Amino acid sequence: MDVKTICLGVLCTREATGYDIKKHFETAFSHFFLAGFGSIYPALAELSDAGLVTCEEQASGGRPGRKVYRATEAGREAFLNALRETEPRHKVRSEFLVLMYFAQLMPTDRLKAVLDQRAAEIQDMLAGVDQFEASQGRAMSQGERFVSGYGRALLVAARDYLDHHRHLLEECEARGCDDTNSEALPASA
Amino acid sequence: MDVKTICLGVLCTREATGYDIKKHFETAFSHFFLAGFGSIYPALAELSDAGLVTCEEQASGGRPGRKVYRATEAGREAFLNALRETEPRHKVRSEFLVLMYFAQLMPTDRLKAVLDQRAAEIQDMLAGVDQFEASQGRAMSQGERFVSGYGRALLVAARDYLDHHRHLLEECEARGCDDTNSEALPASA
DNA sequence: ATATTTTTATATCGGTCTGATATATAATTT
DNA sequence: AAATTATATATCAGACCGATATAAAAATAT
Repeated sequence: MDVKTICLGVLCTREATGYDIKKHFETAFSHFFLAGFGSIYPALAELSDAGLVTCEEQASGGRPGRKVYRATEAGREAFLNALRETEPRHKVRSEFLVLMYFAQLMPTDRLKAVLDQRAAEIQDMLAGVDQFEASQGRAMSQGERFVSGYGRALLVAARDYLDHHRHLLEECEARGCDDTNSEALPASA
Repeated sequence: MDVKTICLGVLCTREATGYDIKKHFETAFSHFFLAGFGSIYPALAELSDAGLVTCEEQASGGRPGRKVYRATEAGREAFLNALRETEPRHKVRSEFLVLMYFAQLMPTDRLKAVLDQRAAEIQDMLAGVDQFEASQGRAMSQGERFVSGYGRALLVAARDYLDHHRHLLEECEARGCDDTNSEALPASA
């Protein structure tokens, strides 16, 4: 299930430009799947070449014009097929947790700053989920409701875990975390 | 913070072969950062070229021999620097949630199968976290404890959310989904 | 009115990562 | 003795990410 297929899925529910699809990733999918223009535009070109979507271009001078894409019947079939056949994966790649894993090698100031920043990001994403639900109101599909609820539940769990356990890293006197941060600790043998 | 830097980090705590590092990703980092041989071996070669690690090769006939890597003093410095300067990201890419988003377009059998499979994966990962903690015992660093606890908390939250909310998707037949069934009864007259 | 900023909109590119594949020995199990 | 699993390195096409370039239209500020 690549970005191309997901673009096709979005185009099965609405007509859209590449820009619109990017917005969709940032709102509806924000907490579980992001894609950039560098993935979306090539994907749309390939879908168009394969006849799975149509492209209506509104020429405007010499510039590349606004392009509105729509799924074709073949495109709808292909997407339903993908839904049936894809082995769904679920991957997390967290540089944040890598840093926490190596917390003992970080100055305490830095550690606190990283934890604060992560807490703020989680709060922002929670606000984003709430805002998305509010903007959709009653018009949300079951799928949308389910994934929004999932996002909220996991974000709340992450927030709570950080709140309740960050002190374990910050108050570490036990190990080589002899901070007060002397840059000049030589490798004395 | 790329795979190369994380390999360097692992090599700051122990000597290891590429194969050992892969194992480390699969045990200690399993729920938040995975990397394959296709990332690890080129990374080690580059670290070696840059003088951040040493490589002791045990030649064995014509075949590529076992190679034990160790961080150099320059490597340690570079890693501490990376810990101080990296803006840590945290990314989720879930094809599973994409499928749930489009649940209405899937046959009910298929939907149930996907949910069951995801539940099983979560259970397996929880077992993996428990097993890792058991294998480390008292020797775990604060960082390891923190990230394991984080993993467990989030996996439990995901499991509970699925248990409590999957019926919202399943009780809604793929095509004839009139959302008259809700928490509250529509009409008991 | 005019200048500035934000939003809308497409596009490319180098570098990184993924997943599949190939190869081969050592250790363990059947 | 055979089969299987674990150890171990390596490559490569294709997918993806982040940065960058470009520019009109709309909204906001002065």
